[in-house]
Amino acid sequence: MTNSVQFTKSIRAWMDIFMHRSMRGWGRYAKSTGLSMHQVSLLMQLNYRGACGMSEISGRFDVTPAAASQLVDKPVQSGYIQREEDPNDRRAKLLNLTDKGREVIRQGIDERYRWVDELTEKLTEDERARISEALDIMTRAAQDLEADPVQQAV
Amino acid sequence: MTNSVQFTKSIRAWMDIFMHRSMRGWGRYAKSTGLSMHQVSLLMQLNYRGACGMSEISGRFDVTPAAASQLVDKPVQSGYIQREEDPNDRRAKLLNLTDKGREVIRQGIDERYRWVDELTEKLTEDERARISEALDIMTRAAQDLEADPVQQAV
DNA sequence: GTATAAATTTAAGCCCGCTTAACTAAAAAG
DNA sequence: CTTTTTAGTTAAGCGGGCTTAAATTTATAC
Repeated sequence: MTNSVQFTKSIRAWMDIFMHRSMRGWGRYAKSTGLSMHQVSLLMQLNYRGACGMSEISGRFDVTPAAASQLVDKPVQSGYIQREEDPNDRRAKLLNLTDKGREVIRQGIDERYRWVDELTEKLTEDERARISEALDIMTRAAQDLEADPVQQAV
Repeated sequence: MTNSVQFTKSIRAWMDIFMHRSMRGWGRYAKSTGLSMHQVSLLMQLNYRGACGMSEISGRFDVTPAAASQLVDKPVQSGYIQREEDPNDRRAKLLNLTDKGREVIRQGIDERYRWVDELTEKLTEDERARISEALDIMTRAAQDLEADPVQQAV
């Protein structure tokens, strides 16, 4: 039982410092791109989940098609996203990251990881090995949890 | 070297799933309070850093005094914050959380930790012990890093 | 004590992101 | 082939959050 309490304390301490630091970095990065939070998220989604149409965006962000259209406008004008006709359905559009868009995302990811890279340098080989093992256990547990048909509270 | 690469992979995998999950929870919570992100942050700050005046808020959030005044209005009207005269300087105001404010913050913190509590249940005693140790190492390293006079890039 | 500075609020205006409503164009249905 | 449905855009309007400017009250300086 003491073990469980200790675990809770440890993970909460880590969460606090990690979240604080991550949010700071994310905010700075979003501001540096000149895009809104949502627009940066949009680029991220295109990067991780691949090209898609407007209605898909509208659904993912839970906004009206009109809002989605406007959301996409600026990144298109700034050259981060290419909006072209879907050859299979000429009503629809296909959104793709441009090279410039991919580059700005890469920078965001780098910024996000830079801090932990600095952290890595502070650790010994042995510490890294043990932390690596521990994180893998947690990642696996987290994935299990996501996959579970969790009974949601009312 | 292989060790370092493995470490990087592990921590990034964990970061990805952890951040994703945390942001979802935070967004839902903020929405449930009926306050804006900034207003929730304001309550959090009052909770963690204690009572303060308007100019302090203005500084922390990097907005004009006018904006700070407006930021505080809604949480005051909703009964989360008490705005009273500073007895030492009758020009100034003192912002304090009300019981209701503290309660809503407590719920936010609970929500934030609920997921990792579920995670905890998926682990064995031995796994918890090892993870706890690993996280403590990282937390300490992170604190060192924060304390360092890091040379900022131009 | 009078003048100046500081803490805060109020008002007016701007920008942004969202919504609804009206519109265009293409696909699907009949 | 006409009608209906689907994908997306444009325009107008609303609300939120910020800013500057002006006003109010209290402390500080001389």
